[in-house]
Amino acid sequence: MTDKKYCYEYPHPAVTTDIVVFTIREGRLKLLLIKRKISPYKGKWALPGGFVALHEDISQCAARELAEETGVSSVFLEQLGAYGAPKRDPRERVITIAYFALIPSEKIQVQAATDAAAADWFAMDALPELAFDHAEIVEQAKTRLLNKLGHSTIAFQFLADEFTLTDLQKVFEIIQGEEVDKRNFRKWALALNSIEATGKERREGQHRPAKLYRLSSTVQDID
Amino acid sequence: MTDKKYCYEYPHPAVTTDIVVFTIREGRLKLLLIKRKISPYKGKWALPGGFVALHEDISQCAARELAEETGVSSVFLEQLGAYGAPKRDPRERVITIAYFALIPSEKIQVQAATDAAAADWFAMDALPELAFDHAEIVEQAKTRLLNKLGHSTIAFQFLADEFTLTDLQKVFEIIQGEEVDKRNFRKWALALNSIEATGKERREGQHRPAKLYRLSSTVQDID
DNA sequence: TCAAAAGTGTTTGCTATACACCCATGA
DNA sequence: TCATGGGTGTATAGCAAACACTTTTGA
Repeated sequence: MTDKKYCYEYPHPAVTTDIVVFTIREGRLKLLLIKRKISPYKGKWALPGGFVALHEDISQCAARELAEETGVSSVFLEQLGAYGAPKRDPRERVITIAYFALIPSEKIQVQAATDAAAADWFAMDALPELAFDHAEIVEQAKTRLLNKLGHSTIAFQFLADEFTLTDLQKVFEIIQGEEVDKRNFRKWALALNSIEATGKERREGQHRPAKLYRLSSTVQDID
Repeated sequence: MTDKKYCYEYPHPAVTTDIVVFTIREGRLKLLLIKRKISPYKGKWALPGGFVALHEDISQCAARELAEETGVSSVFLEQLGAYGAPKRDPRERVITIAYFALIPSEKIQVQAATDAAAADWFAMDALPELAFDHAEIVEQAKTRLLNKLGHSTIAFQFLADEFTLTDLQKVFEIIQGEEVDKRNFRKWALALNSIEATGKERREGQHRPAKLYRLSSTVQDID
């Protein structure tokens, strides 16, 4: 073991960030996981994350880790909370600040990161066993996502800059796990005053083309 | 300076908890503050809190600090979030996990704590200048309180075990800063299915006695 | 002309709001 | 008997949910 050169008068815990990264792929809500290459939990799947550097803000740390793992930046990133049970990491006291991130399906060539084979997307209803207390963190992230879905504009974070109303509806249906009425949904979405038609259309397949929408510039999220 | 005997291979930040303690006194929403006796911000008012001990959970730490400062335990305590800007404490890197606590007006002989003169209650609309980034933390706690007020049962946390509907209504009016309609409020409160009449009454003053209510046993909060 | 998804209104029930008077008590 | 806060109901408007057919396109 190398020498321990960072010394303090009182004991200090280690601090990490872990990021719950959601996206929608293949019509399912998916979670990004990393295969651990070292002990503890070697070989198990875990949330991407890492130690907070002394000079960086914790949200910067989360953004940096996310960029390193997925290659994407400037995505939706929100703090979920701090997890600090004394024995959650068997090595030493580690407190983690969990974040949750939403990224659009298309933005991700992902796994691009440093080590390819070690990262993968898992459907939320088919998660492997997770390291540490990550299952609990993921559970709370899922709850938060569901709660915010109908009361904010986070659903748009899963979509490209331009999208159809059907695209948006599918995001809701996938996350909520149930179908919604097309007419009511469209009324609701337009009544939000958060999206506007671009004037363009998307043609695909032998049917009527769909109008494209974008987020209005003046959209802000709610706590 | 004493010798620094806790050493690590990589730099570790210090971790504290800070608690935003709200109560209602004198018909106003009040916040508990502690006068700092040491640098930095010596003499300034700050949130109660302290360093996380290595063996305790962070929520235990918050509960412990709260008990030390106010003498109360088993009160509503919820995590608010982590604050970790690199320079928020000029001494060293300190990441704080903020909590918010609600305590009933009567429960507090407070200031009972270790050092009496150094703690005091301040009305939320007349706060002194605060140390560190505590003003920001308080602001977000206030927002959270307002948001949860109508969608959960936290308002009850400000009341004694037995209370009248007028007591409850006053809590809402004080926090929201505006009067509400008595009939609508009572309909709403009873429709919650969270409170039940005790059968007892409170007599005070020359008017009809008020029915006393208590929280039903099966009440749970919403995220 | 057919298949496939886009697009569009009305009815109904529920929830939120506005609003004013009688009741029980102690002095 | 009077002053004080406790307690109660109804009418209206806005929002959420149920529900089915026409339109446009490409093959």
